[in-house]
Amino acid sequence: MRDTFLIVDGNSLMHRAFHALPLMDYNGVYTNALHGFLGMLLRCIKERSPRWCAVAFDEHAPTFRHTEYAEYKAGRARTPDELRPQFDSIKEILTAMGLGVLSLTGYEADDILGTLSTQCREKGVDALLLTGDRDALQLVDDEVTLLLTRKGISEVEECTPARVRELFGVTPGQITDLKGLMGDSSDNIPGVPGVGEKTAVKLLDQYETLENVLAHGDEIKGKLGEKIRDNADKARFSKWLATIRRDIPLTVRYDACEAHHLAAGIPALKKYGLSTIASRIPQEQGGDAPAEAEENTAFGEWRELTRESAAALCRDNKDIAVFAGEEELSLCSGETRLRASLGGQTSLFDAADAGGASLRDAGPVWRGSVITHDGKRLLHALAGQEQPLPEIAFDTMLAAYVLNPQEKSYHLSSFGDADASGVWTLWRRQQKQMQAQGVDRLYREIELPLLNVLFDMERAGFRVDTDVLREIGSRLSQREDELRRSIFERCGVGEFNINSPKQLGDVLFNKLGLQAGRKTSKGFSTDAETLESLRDAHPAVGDILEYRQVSKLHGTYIDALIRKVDDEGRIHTFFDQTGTATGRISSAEPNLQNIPVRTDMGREIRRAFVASPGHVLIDADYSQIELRILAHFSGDAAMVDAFRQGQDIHARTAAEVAGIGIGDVTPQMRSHAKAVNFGLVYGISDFGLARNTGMTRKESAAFIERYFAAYPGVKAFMEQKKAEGYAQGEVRTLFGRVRMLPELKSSNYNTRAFGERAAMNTPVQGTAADIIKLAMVRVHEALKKGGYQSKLILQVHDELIIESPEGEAEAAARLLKDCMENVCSLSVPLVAEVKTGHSWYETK
DNA sequence: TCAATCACG
DNA sequence: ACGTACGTGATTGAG
Repeated sequence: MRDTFLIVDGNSLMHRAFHALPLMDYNGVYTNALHGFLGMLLRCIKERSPRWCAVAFDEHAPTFRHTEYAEYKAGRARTPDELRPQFDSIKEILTAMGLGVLSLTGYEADDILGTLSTQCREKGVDALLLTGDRDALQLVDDEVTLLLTRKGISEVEECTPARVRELFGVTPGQITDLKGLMGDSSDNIPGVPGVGEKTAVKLLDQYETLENVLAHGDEIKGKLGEKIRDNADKARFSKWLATIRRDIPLTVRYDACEAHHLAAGIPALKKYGLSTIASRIPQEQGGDAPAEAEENTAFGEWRELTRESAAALCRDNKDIAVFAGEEELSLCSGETRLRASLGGQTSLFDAADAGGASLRDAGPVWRGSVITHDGKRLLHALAGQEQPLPEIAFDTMLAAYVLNPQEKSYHLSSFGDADASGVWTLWRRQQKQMQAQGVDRLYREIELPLLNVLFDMERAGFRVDTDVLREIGSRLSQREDELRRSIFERCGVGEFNINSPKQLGDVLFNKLGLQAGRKTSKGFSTDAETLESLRDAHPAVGDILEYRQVSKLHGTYIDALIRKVDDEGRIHTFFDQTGTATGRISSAEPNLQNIPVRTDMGREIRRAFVASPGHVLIDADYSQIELRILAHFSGDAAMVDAFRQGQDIHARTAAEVAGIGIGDVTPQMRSHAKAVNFGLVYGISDFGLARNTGMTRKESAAFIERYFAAYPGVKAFMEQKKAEGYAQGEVRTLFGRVRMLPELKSSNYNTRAFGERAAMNTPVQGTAADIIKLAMVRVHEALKKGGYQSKLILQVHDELIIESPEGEAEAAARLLKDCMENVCSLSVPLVAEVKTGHSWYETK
């Protein structure tokens, strides 16, 4: 077998990584490009196992010479200040890893790719090029393969000569001729004016090369021939610009590029806070691997997945990893790996009929349990078939989430190979990691069982009466028209797009001369808060506010929702179990966790969310769960007392702060106290409180001071969480869910202040999330055990909804309340308020 | 693709 | 002196 040399365009990938990832820093040093680049590089090395690897960088000539070439280069954007230092870091890390770092004064990275891949060919070595720059496609041939990044850097596409032909309609060798004719605006290459892709391909089809086209210029008729003859020099120059050099004076020491001692770079990685990356380097390489090195499975060759091979695998092994990728299905247990192409079928089950493999072939697996990555998705793919569903014994996506709830993506490809052996490897590693992190119980007792609960909820869906939606929709449309007319009339400056903050701001603040408030990056803010303050300044403002509200309801909750209703009249949301930093679940497509309730008009929409005929909805929500958790954590005597006595917590707070009896609290005082209670959980500031209550900043500051005097335990809790965040770099919930707080290491005040607020908020919000998740697992289990037909159908952070046959609704309601209130024992009671009705509107 | 806005807890 | 609540998702306009 021939050896492979992986040659990477460092400039291209660093730029792409930098723009694809949000700015991250470690001790004030930016590392986002390092993260992205190294993640991609390691994945590539792992998948392709090259013997050598080198990374090429641009190195511009120090003196500026005014040449056409330099002029063309000047058209390119400068390197951002946050990125430039990362180039030094990456070279240091790569060198430490024993990989080649190549640059040559006066040449660019792609010239190095071109030259080195040509040298490889002469030595009988396969070259594998990794870049984000499509220009490199011209280098592709049978011995030079190109991996082109897509979607930022998250995916790579393997480009063969056939693929190039598909993309451009010409051979790789003709790409420079193509560019010579048609130019390339993104690279400042002019080409021949008036010649586009179609024409250029046709010409090359006939004449093969640019030179030949020019030589036969007078055969070409009409305007086109004239253009070509007139611009022959421009065309030659364009081709030259587009051509990557393959003959620069480059000497590469192969022994300084060997990709087998990556672990030597681990200290350098840690220096930049890249321990996640470091943990992905297989440590057993090299002689002096540390003691904690993990034994990685040595996988065998892939074999064909058939009904027989799958059955044998399952007969002989207990633990089976399974992964259904976009194009293939794979199984893995120990060293054995089976895979089959899905033959381009959308349904995994139809694939067999088309000659590909299918999940049917893995049938024996479903009798047992499987190890998955995103098992909920797999269950959906299998659901509705005659076969029983497998039990999910371990899910690597959920394990990754409890290990770090802030990964950018939980796609399998972010963690290694995107097949069943990648799942296997992850599984082996995560078991130990979760124990070491103390999150294994959270995973085992909450997240993993919850996967099945959420699966059932997604399948069940929520019945929606589209007639009701349509009725509300037509009323909203009508009102929208009225308001639009009225706004144009009252503004008297002609028609404009009310939905465009830019146009609206122009009308209000320039044309009508209203007093502008806050500014956004683009112009004047036109948000509801600003407009509210201008309500009396102009008669159109009130209409605009109402228009905003009406069009929001219409656009977001009527049309969009109707489109999501299935044949059975039900809406199926997707619950994202790995979406939030705090442990909450989120809901999407559609989001059923933000259906309106705060305004009368919006609340009407809940009339459309109904129970099936013969059923009712049971809605239970936790009363003040976050404040109760705060009381529990802080142990504050007054707050604990308030909850134990079942008092109105906001009224009690107002009384404590004012030093009066709870009976003497005015609604205004209670409302301010309520705002502080909320604000507290978020990590309060006098400014934020003032903005939310209409108090002055001074009043707010005084209020907060009195608040902390009344609840000293709460103050101490907040201080403790901040200190803990700084000391440990993380905070945890009651159930041990962890959130890392790298923001606290920032030198930027705002970033750090944000980290502090997260340190105070996450234990509270996250514990509430843990509690309701555990309650969901218990409710689900209790309903099943009791033989109920009632089903959980929705969770909205502190609220659970069950759809229940009328006959068992009372019992189900009791069960729901009991499960929620007794899910764990805090120093204050947990209280769930239950209501029943035929629509969601009625349960409020 | 990003920013502004606004719906929810 | 500094800029401000925590956590989400969908829609829209504009580059």
